[in-house]
Amino acid sequence: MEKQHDELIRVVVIEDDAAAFDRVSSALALDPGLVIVAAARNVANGKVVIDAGGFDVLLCDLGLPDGSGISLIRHAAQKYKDVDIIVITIFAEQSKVLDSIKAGARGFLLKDESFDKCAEGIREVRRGGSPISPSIARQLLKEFQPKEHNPKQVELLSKRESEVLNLLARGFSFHEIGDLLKISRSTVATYVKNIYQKLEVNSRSEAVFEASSLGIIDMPH
Amino acid sequence: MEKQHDELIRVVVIEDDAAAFDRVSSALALDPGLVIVAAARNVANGKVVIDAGGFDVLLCDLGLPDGSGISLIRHAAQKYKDVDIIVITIFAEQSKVLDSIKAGARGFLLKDESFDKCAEGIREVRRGGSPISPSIARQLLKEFQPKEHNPKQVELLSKRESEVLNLLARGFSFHEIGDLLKISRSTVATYVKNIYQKLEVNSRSEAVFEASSLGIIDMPH
DNA sequence: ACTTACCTCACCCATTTGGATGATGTCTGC
DNA sequence: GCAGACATCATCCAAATGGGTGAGGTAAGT
Repeated sequence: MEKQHDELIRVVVIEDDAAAFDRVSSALALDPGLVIVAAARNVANGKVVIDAGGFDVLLCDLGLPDGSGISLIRHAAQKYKDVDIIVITIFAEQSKVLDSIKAGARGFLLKDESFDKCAEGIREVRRGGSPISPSIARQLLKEFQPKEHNPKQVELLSKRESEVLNLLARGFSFHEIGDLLKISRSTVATYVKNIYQKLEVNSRSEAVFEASSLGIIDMPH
Repeated sequence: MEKQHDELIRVVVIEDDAAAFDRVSSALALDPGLVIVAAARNVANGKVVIDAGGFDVLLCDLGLPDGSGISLIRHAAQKYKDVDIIVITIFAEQSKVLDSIKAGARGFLLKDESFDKCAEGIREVRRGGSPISPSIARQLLKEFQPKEHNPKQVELLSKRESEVLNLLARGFSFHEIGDLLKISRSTVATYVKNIYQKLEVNSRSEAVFEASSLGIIDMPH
C-alpha cells in the first residue's frame, strides 16, 4: 500500500460502540481532508478490513466484543509500516496502553475528552507526531521514572555490595574486583555470599539476572 | 510546601530567553487562576527560587546559559513531591527528553507550538495528566516499541542458544541444563562458548548482563 | 558442489566459584 | 551497653566453569 502524499487521508475505524462510532465519524466529517474508507465492529471483521488495505490511518478501539484490538494493531503495524495507528479507548489502563504501544500504536486518545480532537489527532500523527491524551501520557511517564516500588529494594544491598554486584555483572573475577576496590579477594567473596543471600540466589548469573530485573544494577544504554 | 487546593495555581518560570518568557507570561496572564510567583534565567538563580518554595508548578527550560535545567528539575522533584514540573523547550532532543522525565518532569511542551497551550497544559498537569507535545510523544513511544535497531541482534543467537542463555541466567549448571534440554553437558558447554563469542563476553554473568541490556533475554516483571 | 550456520558430542585442564566457618573492627539505634 | 548491620580479612575444598581442540550430522543458500 502506498502512502498518499496528497491531502486526502483515508481512515479505517474499528469501534464496536455505535454511539462512539457516530461521534467519531461526525468529527471526521467536519474535515474535508479526511475520509472513512472502511469500518468494523469486532476483531474478526477488523482483520478483513485491514487485510484489504487502502488506508493511511487506523483508529482502533481496544475493548472489542470478540477480543482485544491489540492483536489488530499488531497485525496492521506489521503489515503496513506506513499506516499510523491511533487507539481510541475509554479508560487509560496502564498495561493495555503499554501493550498497544509495543504493538505499534502511534497515538492514544481517550473517548471522553477527545472526540473533537480526533481529526486534529489524525493530522498530527500524519505529521509524524503522536497525539496522546494527558492522562495516558502520565501513565507512560511513570514507566520511565525511577521505580521506587519496594522501599526495601532500594536499600536491599549495601553500597559496597552494589559496587561488587556491578563488577560481577561485568565479568570480573573476585581477584580483579578486589584489586579494583582495594580489598582482598576474601572480602569480595564475603560480599558475594551476602549478595546471594539477600537476593536469594546462589550464582553470579542468577544474581545479575535478579538484580537487573529488580533494576538495582547499572545497565548501559 | 502545601499543595493548594483552591483555584490559584502558583507558577515559577525558569527561562533564559526574554522573548520566550514574555510570551509565556502573557499566555498565563490570560488565565486569572494562574499567577507567576517567581522567575529565574539560569540554573544558579533557579535553584534559589526553587529552594524558596511556595509554588505549585514549575515551568523550566532545558538550555540555560550556566547549565542544564535537568538538574533543577531533579532538585525540585526531589524536594517537592507535589510540585508539577513542565519542561518548555525548543527542540525535542531524544536524550534530554528522557533525562528530564527521569528527573521528574510531568509535562513537555515545545516552545514553537504551544505557547497558547501553556495555561491549558498547567491545568492539565494539575488535574493529574501529562501534557506532551505530539512530536515529543513520538520520541517516547519509540522507546517502548520493540527495538529493531540492529537486525543482527534479532537473530544474533540461535534458538537453542537462547534457550541455554535463559537457563544460564537462572543459575542452572551445565549438567542441569543438559538434563532439561535432553542434551549432554558437553553440548551445553559448546553452546555457552558460542554464546560468549557472539556476545563478546567470557563469563556467565557478563553474558546475562549483556543479554538483558540487549533485551534478548526473557525477563520477569 | 561448496560454504555457512546450526545441533550434537567428547576429552583435558587450569582457574574460579560457591559454601562453610570464623574473626576483628566500626557505627547506629534502642 | 549491646544487638545488628556493615566492612574487612583468612583458610579449606569440592564442584563448576571457561578455554582449547576436534569431530560428525543436517539444512540452507550460492
